[in-house]
Amino acid sequence: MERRLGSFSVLTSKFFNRDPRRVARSLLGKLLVRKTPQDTLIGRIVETEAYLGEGDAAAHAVSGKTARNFVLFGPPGYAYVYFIYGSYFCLNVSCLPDGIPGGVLFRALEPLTGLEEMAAARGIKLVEPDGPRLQRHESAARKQISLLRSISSGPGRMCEAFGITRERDNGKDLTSSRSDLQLADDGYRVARVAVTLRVGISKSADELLRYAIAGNAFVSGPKLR
DNA sequence: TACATGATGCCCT
DNA sequence: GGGCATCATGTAG
Repeated sequence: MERRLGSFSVLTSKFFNRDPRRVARSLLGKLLVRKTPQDTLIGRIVETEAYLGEGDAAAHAVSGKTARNFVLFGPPGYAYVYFIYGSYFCLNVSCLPDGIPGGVLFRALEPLTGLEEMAAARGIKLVEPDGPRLQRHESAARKQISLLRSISSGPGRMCEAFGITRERDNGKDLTSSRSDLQLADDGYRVARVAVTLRVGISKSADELLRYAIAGNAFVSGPKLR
């Protein structure tokens, strides 16, 4: 089940020093990498949302810098992690130059490596971790795909799978080769991008700022075309 | 499959 | 004290 990946390069700060809309779209197909003592967890980014500064009422940055959101106002390429609904964390990356707020929310990943550790972090028991017999059992294969999808399809779910918390990761430089949480490019090309309304917001809800890899099974929520 | 609902804790007014 | 960039679970169709 685990896939072998070719070499990849860590995204630079320059990549994030742009409008969040362009960063959100460009991040599709890139990799989120977490180094743990046991393993390296890798997921492909399949769904993102852009959050702007002034004028975006849904953005945490809208009413100015606070103790919670200060990372969004800092230099590009840093992790903004916040706690939501009493239970979940959400991961963003800061965009635009130091002093100008903006960011991209990561909404879903396609898990590639470290499946066992990610599933365990989510309290999910995979049917056949290595799956050599999967092809012979249709129902087991379907169940496995459904379980894999539930690992990191959603902003709260993917943070739980990657062990991302505010205490551990907020303010971390995601562009540093020394970081245990990085964003990387392995050369993967996205065929088609779907642009839709953002999920779960009530203000500025009519903006098309959600980006997803069209047809990808690991995108959160109802299926897109 | 689709939708409604409750849980839960922190931030900011 | 209100509201929240969510999720799991339940019920109905």
